[in-house]
Amino acid sequence: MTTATAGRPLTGALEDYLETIFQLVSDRGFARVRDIAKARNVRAGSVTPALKRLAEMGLVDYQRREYVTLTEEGVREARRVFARHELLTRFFGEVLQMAPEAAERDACAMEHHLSDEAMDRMVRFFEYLGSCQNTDRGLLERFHGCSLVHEELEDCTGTCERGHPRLRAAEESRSLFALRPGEEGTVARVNAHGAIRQRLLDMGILPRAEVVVARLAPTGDPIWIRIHGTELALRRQEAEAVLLESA
Amino acid sequence: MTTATAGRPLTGALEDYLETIFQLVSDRGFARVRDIAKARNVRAGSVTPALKRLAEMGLVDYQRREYVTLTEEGVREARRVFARHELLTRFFGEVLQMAPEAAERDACAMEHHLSDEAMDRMVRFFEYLGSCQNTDRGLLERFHGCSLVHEELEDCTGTCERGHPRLRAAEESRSLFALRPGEEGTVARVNAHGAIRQRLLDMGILPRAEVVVARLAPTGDPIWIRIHGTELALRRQEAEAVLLESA
DNA sequence: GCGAGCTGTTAGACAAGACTAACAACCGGA
DNA sequence: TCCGGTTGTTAGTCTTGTCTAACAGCTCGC
Repeated sequence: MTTATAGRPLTGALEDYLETIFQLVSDRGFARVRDIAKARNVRAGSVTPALKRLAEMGLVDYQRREYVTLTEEGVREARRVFARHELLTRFFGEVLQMAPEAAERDACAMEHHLSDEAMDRMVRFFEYLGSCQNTDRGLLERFHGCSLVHEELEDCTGTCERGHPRLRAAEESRSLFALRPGEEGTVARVNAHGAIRQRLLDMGILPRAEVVVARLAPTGDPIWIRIHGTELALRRQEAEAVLLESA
Repeated sequence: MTTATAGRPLTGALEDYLETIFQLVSDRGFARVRDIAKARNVRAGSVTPALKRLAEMGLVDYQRREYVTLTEEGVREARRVFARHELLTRFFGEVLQMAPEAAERDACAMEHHLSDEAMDRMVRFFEYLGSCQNTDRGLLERFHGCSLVHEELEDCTGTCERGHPRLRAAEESRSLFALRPGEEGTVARVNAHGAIRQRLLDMGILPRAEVVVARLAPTGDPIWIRIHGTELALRRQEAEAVLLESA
């Protein structure tokens, strides 16, 4: 997978060091231990041993007390990591509409784990968005403008642009709360925001997940469902937010 | 971020243990050290200390030599990780059309790094795909059928389904190779497959990246470009594969 | 030309997470 | 009942990656 320079493979942390050095060198022309430490938010004492390891692998030229530079191989490797970083940043930012800093942060965390294949496929997605302009120009715009991207929009009626059919309003689809014990359904969307939404997602209530109502409390308030073969209790407020596919 | 059960945060490896136990218990009703070791592809000797750490955090009930079970808190945490796993698997599989095993593998690697926000946004994307059926039903089908998803398709003329306008054929857009020193362009797509494509992507030649031709070898074969402020040499074959936006 | 202060290096500690090898506990069969 | 095989635990080792604290080198100002 990676170019496997010398025995041991490149770890995530070392990839970060490489990337940092690459950035520093291309931004200001040189990389000192201190800058690297600052950029990576580590102490200087942690940088030296990392540089030694990188030097051992032939990825950096490291002479005690001098500016650090990347070898040819090191540049190649850094560029590789950086490409993933960029791709993910763009995905989080442009597709998922996350704020730049959040997109950066997440890209940073995931860049070390994106396989070649996933990268390839993701690029194809961008290529598609760019190429099939006549049909799908506006695909992302529709998604961003209409769909559930904005916290404030309770549901999508009324604000969809470009005259495309509106999202089904909440009342058109049953909520999980309407099911009776034994009945099942498929989650269409989670009509809640903030903490409640996150809690539902964290429980595995995702679009297309299949749920069965197992039993109800007498009052109907805690409602037990089975999802992926395990049982789960939902409060009424939560169950009402889970909208099912109408089929 | 995480529920921060007891002092130390939950690491990626511990999340994996939790998830594994959760799966084992819901699949076959119990989890033994041996099963956990096998599932995680680790030796039994590594499992015990992990269980102790999880027990310390109040996430598992661990009695020496007995079946392992999750505490309520542990189930919550495991479900949370598992939801990310599922979401990513679906994204890689259904959206990016990766093979199930590859989707699983990548989901596994990234699930520990998906922020709440990115998860939320990704779910919105699925909700959108499911909800705006009338307009965008077929969005993914178009992407999958037409676009550059299939290795074999050189470019998309002729095979696009549903009568939507065809992708611009290669000859309609300039390739990077056609530029002269000093000229610049924006990458539209990388018209190559396999190793060459991957190498170009690894160098940061991604859709929408801006490139400037810096200089050419006399023969024109190595061609030096600047991208993100650093210089890069491309072979002719590579440069020809980089198609630019026509604007 | 000499000391103060900024840099960088080193050594020692620590935690996570894995491994191996030795040991302990259990269980079933002869 | 005892003996062998399976399973689990423990102890010791290793690597990665971080920290702190002590130390070394350079440079600039006086």
